Amino acid sequence: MRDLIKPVSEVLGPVLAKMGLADFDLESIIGPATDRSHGDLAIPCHQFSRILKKSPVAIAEEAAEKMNDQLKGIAKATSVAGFLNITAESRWLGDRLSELAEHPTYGVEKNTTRTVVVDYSSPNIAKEMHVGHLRSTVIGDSLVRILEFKGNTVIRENHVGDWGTPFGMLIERLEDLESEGIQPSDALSDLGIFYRDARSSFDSDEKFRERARKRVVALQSGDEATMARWKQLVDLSFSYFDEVYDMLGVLLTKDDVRGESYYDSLLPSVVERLDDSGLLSNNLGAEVMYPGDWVNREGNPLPLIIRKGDGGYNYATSDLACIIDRTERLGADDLIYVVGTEQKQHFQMVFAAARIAGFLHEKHTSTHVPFGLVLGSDGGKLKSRSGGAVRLLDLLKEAIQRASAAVINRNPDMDPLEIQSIAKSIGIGAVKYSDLKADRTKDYIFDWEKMLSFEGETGPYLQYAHARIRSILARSGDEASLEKPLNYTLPSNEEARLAREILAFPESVDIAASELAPHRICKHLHRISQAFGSFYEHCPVLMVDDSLRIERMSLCALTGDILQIGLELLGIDAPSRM
RNA sequence: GGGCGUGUAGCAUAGCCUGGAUAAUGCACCGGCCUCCUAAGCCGGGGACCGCGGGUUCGAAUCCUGCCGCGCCCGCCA
Repeated sequence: MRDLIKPVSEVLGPVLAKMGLADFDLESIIGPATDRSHGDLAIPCHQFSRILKKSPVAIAEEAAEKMNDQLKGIAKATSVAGFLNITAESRWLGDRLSELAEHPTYGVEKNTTRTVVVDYSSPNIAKEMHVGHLRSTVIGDSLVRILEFKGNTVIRENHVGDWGTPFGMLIERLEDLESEGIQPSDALSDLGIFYRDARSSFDSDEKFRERARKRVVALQSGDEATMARWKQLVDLSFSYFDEVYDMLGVLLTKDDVRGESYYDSLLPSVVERLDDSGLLSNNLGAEVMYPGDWVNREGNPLPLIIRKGDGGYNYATSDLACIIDRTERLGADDLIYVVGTEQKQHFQMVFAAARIAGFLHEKHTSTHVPFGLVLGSDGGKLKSRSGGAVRLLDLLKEAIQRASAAVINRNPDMDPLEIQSIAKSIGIGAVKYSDLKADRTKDYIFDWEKMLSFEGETGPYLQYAHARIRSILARSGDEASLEKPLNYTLPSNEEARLAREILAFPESVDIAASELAPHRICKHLHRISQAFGSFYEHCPVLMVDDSLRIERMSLCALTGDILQIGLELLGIDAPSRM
């Protein structure tokens, strides 16, 4: 209810001044009421007690009394237990609602117009996508949508692992399979098995290991046959990734891919620039930087290794090249990395190094957006190579299949194609919502039942609220009449509650954008859906007369639109039927 | 050992940055509601020393501090 703060403080300021309480920062003393039943805003008066030598109760009472005349048409002031409570009038709420309905983005201002690069998803070539990629992909995609909606120019970057020493063994494995008569497309049909077998040959077979080493050298030097093999690995992996992305419904495309291999050629120049600035020092033959006060286990300064003793490079160098590329080539202002918590210190060091080296200037921001682990039901980390890991593709398929069963159960006569489409929206929505709804820094336990249950605080609950709204509007037969703006009178508690939740939507988007926290939108959409659920049960829409019917239809349309937009910001579909 | 994060009803979480009232939500549990716009829903109920101890404050889940539990990081790996 932030819109109420301004008109209230205009009245509150002079009233407090008259009472002998000048020079208060009104913004900081007015807050939302803890309990909605007390009002929309609250000003605790206990802090004034000492100054005025009066009880908080008396102060709150006096202020409420003095404010009420001037607040007429806006809100009503009351006092309880030393709290000055402000409750918006329905008329004021209705006017704000009209404004919001007319606003092109429902009150969300496009007022942060920076160029933002969001680095997310980042699967590895020739390696299975697993639940860890789910989190980065889903969270990153939502952040892209939110930041874009706020007016930023957002560039998506999928930093895939398509380079480095593992490719020696992967290419050799591909060679071996082909000599056994197995086509590359079949060899890579199950990436989990392919990677595992390559790994085990590498670990157990000395000759294979030697071939892999030579192959890495050939790859680095651009050997034609090797590059062709590499390209096969990359292309076949991408077609697999695309299948996953398509099923997930994320914005990422092939154009967003910029792998390790792209930065590889830029690495020497990174070293050169650091060296020219005199930032490199030699540590046991390696070129290193000391970007901060980090120490290792022995208490010695922790170096950021720029070039290894053998002349090779580490991730840190590649990440620096990446920063240069994004700020200088793409013109990025803000760099966002949606990468697991375990890499926190790595990013801190890289960012610090980039600042020192002048790759990041004053105007740039660089933010690591960490997320917690996905745990198994035993509380242990869910690993991709441990054999029992859940393939992302299987997970998504099962989600859709379960949703499909539920849709058929409810709509036995529905067209199969529509069932399929709705089941996809619901199943994927359920998975995404469960990943987004909590503070992303926390770990969560992967639970099929919870993820796919369609009850409670879930994606389907929000989708259901939206579908009911569309259903009402479709039945009304006069959706066109909704075009004209009208006055909202909000006669019932349920309508006023719904109005309040709708009006608070822009604020939750703003918070989500500034905190890079999609769960703030999840929580708010759930509140809106709850308010709508209550409205739906208590306020008949189509069977009331004239003006009330129009008002309620309009309220439905507004709620539906906001749920749709909100879900879109999370990357979740909003089907019209369920 | 050092650094970072986390701890809130039986379970899963929100709130913590920016301190205010009976700590919010979902699952599970108990009791109501489908001749009426989709019951994937709605209404009501029980259930919490907000990890523990100090401190600051008129007031602490929230800020400071010390412990304890759990996790992650501290590679010439990626």
